[in-house]
Amino acid sequence: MGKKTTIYDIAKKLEITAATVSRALNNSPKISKKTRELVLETAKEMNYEQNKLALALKSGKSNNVGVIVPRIDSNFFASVIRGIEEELFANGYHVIICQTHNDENIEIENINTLLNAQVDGVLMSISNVDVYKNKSFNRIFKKQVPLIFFDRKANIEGVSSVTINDFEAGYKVTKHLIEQGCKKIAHLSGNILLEIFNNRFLGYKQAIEDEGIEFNEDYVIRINSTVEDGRNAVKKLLSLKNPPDGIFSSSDYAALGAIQELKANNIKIPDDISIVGFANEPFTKFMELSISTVDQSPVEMGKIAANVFLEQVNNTDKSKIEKKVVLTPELLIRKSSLKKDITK
Amino acid sequence: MGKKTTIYDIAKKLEITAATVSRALNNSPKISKKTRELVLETAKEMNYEQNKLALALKSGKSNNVGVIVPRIDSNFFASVIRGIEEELFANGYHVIICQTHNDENIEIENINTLLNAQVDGVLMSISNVDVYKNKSFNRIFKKQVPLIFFDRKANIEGVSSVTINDFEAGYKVTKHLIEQGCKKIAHLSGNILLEIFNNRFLGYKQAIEDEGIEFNEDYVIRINSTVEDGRNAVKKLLSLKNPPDGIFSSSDYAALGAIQELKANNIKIPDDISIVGFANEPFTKFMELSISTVDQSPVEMGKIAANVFLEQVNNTDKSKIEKKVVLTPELLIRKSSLKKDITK
DNA sequence: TATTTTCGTGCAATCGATTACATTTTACAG
DNA sequence: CTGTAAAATGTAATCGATTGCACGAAAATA
Repeated sequence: MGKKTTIYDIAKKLEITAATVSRALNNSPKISKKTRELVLETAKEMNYEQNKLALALKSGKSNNVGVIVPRIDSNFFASVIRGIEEELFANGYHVIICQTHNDENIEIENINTLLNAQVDGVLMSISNVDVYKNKSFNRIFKKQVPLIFFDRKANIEGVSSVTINDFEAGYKVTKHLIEQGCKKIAHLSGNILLEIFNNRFLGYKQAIEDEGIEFNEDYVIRINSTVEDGRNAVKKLLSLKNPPDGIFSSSDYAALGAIQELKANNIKIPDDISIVGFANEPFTKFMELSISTVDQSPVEMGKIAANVFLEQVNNTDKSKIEKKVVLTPELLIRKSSLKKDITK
Repeated sequence: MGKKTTIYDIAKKLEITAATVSRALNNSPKISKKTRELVLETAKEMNYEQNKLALALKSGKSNNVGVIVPRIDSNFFASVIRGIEEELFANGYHVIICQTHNDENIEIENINTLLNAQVDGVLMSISNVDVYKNKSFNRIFKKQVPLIFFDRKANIEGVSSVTINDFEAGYKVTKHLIEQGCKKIAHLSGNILLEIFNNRFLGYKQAIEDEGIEFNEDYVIRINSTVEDGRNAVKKLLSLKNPPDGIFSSSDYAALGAIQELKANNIKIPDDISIVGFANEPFTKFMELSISTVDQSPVEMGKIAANVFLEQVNNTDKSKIEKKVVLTPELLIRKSSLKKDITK
């Protein structure tokens, strides 16, 4: 590294003190116009750049914010991060990204590393509902570092979160399928220990019950968000005595797998079986048989999460801010669930 | 923030010096076993955590690496970042992400901010070939911060880069189309000022010339990587007296748009017109009419870029390391370009 | 026992910027 | 021309960890 000029270098050159230089650079009103201008000029000449590390050490603020997500290369999380990054960058913060790969241990490790790096806040989407019970998790609270959950949250008192209304989403999707004439609706669910999946499931259940349809345990299949699991789920469903005529998948990838398997069995979509996915991954729109899905406005979610953080970090009162922002999901009806000849 | 324990706290408690504590914690051989164990024990008791900021200030190393990309919410860049992140995290580095949105000014701003934050290195995919001519860009060199380009590079002496062989990719794709019987091959090109797009174009040109096909300027259309531009390009191509029978798009999104437009015109793919995209975006695989494309192994690219950085940063000699890694692209032949009844 | 090594610690400077408090300089009234 | 308040600048501690040098004590050697 080349040697950088410090305020001391400027001070020496001008035969004044570093303190004066610092004040001049920070527009302190205690400095005479003459000195201020001289300092600013010299600083420019000497290519002075403030060392943020020194500042961070002194102030205890790193201006870095940690973001923890299961993985970055999914459109949803990448978009959320994009929103976060855009909002925070504009406010002088940097975003440090960590991936958990849904591994609880890595998640804990990530938290530790971020805290050691003196981040000013942590924005995260948890991998596992029990993570917050971990001892290390408590370091966040002990250090009083602002913590904000987005999407996959744990329900902790005093912790803000930004989510979508997954219950409503599940309800809407199911209602839509019923309106399309489906009477036997299956649900591909995720890890029910995570609120998001549980709420989607509860919304689904509520909707069918509201419509007087009996809940059938066999129609609910727990899967991971993969194409493979979607295919397997359909295999199971088709082997039932009474297979479903509609599928609500809580994952676009699984919905895709489901569609592949249905086609392989010559089942017509949406006529024989209608299907709706979740997350509005780009491919759902582009397919020939476009997939109905739920949009979670991830970029907006990221921006809001960022703003909740900013609010909290700028809050000088002792008062604790707890915000639970719930976004409204948007059902995108596409070919996979829209029957043309429906006569209502 | 809660108050953190420092080495001074430990020192006071044990009635020794901070220096000794520091040495004990760092396993200095100069410290007696007794003291070392006592310190380590007490540190654990008092929940001591090293303040990385102080360390960074002292050592001049932040252990942060900046990554600059046009945008994060594209599968390619997200995957590269994933690779970078995984590799660097394992080596104690954090990744700070910046997006340029292909805006040169933002790019310059990003560089400045990262340098101010004292990053130990910058890994970037440039938005514009001329960026490096900017004055601010020189700060990187002045500070002697390791710089590594990936994918979209500028050709600067002494700067390492990790790219794929875009020429070869263009050549392979075009050759493949010719083998499928195409004789009039169009090319949807990107910003030719960027090496990657220029090289793909050159590969394309070389291939058709090697096969004795005459180069036709009308078949080359400059576009942005959007579905919209893909559609418009096809409109233009179809309006030619002699429309093409094959299309090599340097973007998957444009290829998608092209396909949509072709279908709207009842043109059969791949029989009437074969088409190949670029980047292996997830949707290309999932579509009913899967799109042939070129895989750039982005995760690997990220990992390699990270390793080149590590090599450079750990290089204590004065010797300058300049590495130009070129990965081999993989042509993925799918339905959009594979004619079934081909009789070679 | 005297002398030399070796070992373990302490002292104090350093990284770069900020800031409460002290001191000096300036300005202005009397 | 002097006294005093106001303005401008200096002094020095602080943030937390590292490290070259020095010093004292114990161990090894003569």
